[in-house]
Amino acid sequence: MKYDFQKIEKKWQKIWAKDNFKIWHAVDFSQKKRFYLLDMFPYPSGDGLHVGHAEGYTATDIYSRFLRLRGFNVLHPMGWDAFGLPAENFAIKTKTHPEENTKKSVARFKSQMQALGLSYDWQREFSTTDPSYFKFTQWMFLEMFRRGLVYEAQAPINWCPSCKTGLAEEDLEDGVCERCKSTVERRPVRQWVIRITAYAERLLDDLKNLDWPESIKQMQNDWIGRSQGYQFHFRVHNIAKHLEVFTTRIDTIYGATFLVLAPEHPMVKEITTHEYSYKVQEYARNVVNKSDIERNSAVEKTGVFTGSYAIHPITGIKIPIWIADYVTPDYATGAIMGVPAHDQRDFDFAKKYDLSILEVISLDGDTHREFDKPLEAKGVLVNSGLFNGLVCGVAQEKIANYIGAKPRVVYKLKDWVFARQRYWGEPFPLVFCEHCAEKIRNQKIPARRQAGKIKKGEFSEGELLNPGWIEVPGTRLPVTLPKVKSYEPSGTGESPLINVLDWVRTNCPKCKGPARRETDTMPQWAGSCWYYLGFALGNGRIKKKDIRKGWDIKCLKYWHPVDFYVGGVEHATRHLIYARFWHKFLNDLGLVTGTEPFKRLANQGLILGPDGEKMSKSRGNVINPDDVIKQYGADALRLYEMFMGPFEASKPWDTKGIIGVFRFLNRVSQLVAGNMGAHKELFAVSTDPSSLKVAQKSLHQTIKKVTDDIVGMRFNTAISALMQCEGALANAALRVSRNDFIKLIASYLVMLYPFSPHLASELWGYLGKGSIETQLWPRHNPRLIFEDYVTYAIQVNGKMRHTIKLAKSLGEDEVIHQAERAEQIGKWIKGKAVRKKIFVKHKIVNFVI
RNA sequence: GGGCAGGUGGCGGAAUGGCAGACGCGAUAGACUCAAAAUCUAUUGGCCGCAAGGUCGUGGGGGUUCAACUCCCCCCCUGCCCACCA
Repeated sequence: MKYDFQKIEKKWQKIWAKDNFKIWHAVDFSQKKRFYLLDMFPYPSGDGLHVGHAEGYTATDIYSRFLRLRGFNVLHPMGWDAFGLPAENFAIKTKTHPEENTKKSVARFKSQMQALGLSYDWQREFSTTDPSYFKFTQWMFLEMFRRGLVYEAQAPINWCPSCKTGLAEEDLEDGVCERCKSTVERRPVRQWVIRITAYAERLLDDLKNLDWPESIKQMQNDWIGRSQGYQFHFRVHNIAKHLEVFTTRIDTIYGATFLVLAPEHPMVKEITTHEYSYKVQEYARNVVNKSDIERNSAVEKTGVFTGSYAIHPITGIKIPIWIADYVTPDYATGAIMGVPAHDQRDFDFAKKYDLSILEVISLDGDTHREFDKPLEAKGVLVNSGLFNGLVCGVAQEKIANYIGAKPRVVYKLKDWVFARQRYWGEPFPLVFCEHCAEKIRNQKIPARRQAGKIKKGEFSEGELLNPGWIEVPGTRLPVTLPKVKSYEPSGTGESPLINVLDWVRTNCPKCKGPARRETDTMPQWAGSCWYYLGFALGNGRIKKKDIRKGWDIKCLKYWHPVDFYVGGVEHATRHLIYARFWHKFLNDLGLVTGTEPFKRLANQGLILGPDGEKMSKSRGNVINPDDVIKQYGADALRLYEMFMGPFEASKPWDTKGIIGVFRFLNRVSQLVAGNMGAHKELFAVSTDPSSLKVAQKSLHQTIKKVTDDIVGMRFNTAISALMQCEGALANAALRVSRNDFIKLIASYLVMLYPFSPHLASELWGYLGKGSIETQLWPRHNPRLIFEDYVTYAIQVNGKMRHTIKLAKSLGEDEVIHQAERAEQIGKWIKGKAVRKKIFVKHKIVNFVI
């Protein structure tokens, strides 16, 4: 009996595809228990699906099919995160519209997914580039805008002087332009920024209750980076100005022997004395032009003196004010007090520029005259006047009170630069109106606190905050992209849209006067912030013209939350923070249920090339799933990817390894098709009750193991159990009656079905009853697994010397007695004093001599 | 520099205090075959031994325990993420 996987897989894929894959459609408001199982949707690249995609998608497919057999109403959707740079760059190269190549890539991805037998609810498929979808993205942006969560800022971007364009971080390769290899400069460009930091505290706090891998939670925790400290100021000598600094170690204040400002600090100019101004300006210009990568990889700290001094708030001593690139402008106040005795960075800086170093904290209360590295800031205060002898923690509060420092919490998380100077993204629903800008500036209209309905002539909080920028009303969404002739960047750092004059020129929705559209577009992250809600709504609702009518809160409530979310770890600190923020914002507006979108999260490990290196075209170690399917079939590919190792571990592809699971599928096929098909007369020639018992025991042990393993995402050991069980069933095949064999095989095939659905469906046909999808997942019967006998390991001094099989019912004394009597043990303990006998029920006896 | 995850046969891995190496690949031998492939059967951590059996063995060193791949301390190595965050 040949295992004709090509024929079988084609056949079942065709059957499943009926009525737009109706068999996998989730049902809104069904009485069944609901389960929302989501894959991170892909960016449909021109290269097609790779084996890494297949890994995650197979795992969730197994889980989905498993849950359906357990009676759940499963929502398992798929869609496309299709805005993005690769499509735009490809469009520039081929002079075609990005929409065209996106469509092609989507079609390819979809057919590859279907060739893998993935059971998605295709009825809910959409792309983030669909105007019907992104009108909601624009609407949500507007909601943020009108609540003052969006502001304009000059943010530095990476600028390629040769391509004359701004580049995203993703376009950089080690600080160099990916396309022309020229060194990237920093340039300040006007950008839209979302005040995500307003949610920092909640993003941090709510992390605790999520069923996510600890490592991801840790990454987010560090990314948000909460620091608690104090803020206070130093007066500047001879100038009526003061400088705010932030520190988490105010107890080291006596050790502050200099101040350092970021070169970008707004007060640098006023503070710098005439004598030093040339050097300071030159230095600052130099630093600002450096890219982040250059600045961060600087081996040695550099800086220059401003010529000014600050007055120490307690001692009144004059300390020099420097600027240096190791202080970052956008964290806390952008100015620090240098405590070189207790901080590595300040120490390095002080050593280099010969600044004084004063020890102020000491473990033992003594002071150490010489030290060649900073001292640990632990213990009691020394050289600290009034506060000498106090323990650090106590001193912090006292000093803060003494100088009137305010407690402050600072986050590393930065506001979200939410704009790209590119074509292929969601247009902003904003226009700029000079007339309205004037009006706002002149009338000094106070900002509205409430974001309620805005009356004619009034402005929203966002409009007041960003004078001249006027919202495109929700009823006029979506703002769609115009067709353009060239996708080349403008050359002035703006999006290609700036050249499409009939699109840019428009009328102000407020005053009807002339206005121009925003020509930046949203970053790729925008569309993925709420797509899980899009799937929950379904296309019927999304496609409604009226946004409010499409936004069915009851339906969102039914499908909330995503019970299980599976995808790559690379999204730990971007997509997964943005989406959490977005959900919290929608929740604040009462538009969604719950404060967290994703209840449980798992990350698949990377699949490496056969050489153990990351797969890449340049290395030539890429495995193409299409080739594997052609040679071994989708069922074998699925099974192999799950069998390779733990789901979350990265593991190398072994070209030969797939043969093992391929052979296994052949054996299963042979077992069922061979026995049920050709040789019916062979059954029950000589039935043997003990064979049935052995087979049942193996089957039920396997049911228990496979069930537990799927829930715990341990697919590799589940498959191993299925392999062993196949052997047991094959042994029993001709020693049990036809009826008993059918019963055994039926349960077995149901278990195989989530892993290798095509073959399991096909073989189900031999049993002659209905479709496998309508079966219930088997339950193990504990009585069939129960063993009367158990094998004890007998140890002497912890070393295994012998095993004996004994009745499970035997008590401790009897087991020990039997163990002592055994010949192989006798020779070890004879004539020795047995000091202790350890007995572990059903496991082990250990004699300590 | 910091954080996290790891280190077990020739290879992927299993076992999370109780018989280390399940399952699979590969290898060796045999069966089938004119032959090969495929398939099937047996063996397969190292060393000693004809065997029974013994002995060593989970990156290295120490510790806890009757018992450690598993728990604790120190060190080494690999991968990933973050990186001058005051």
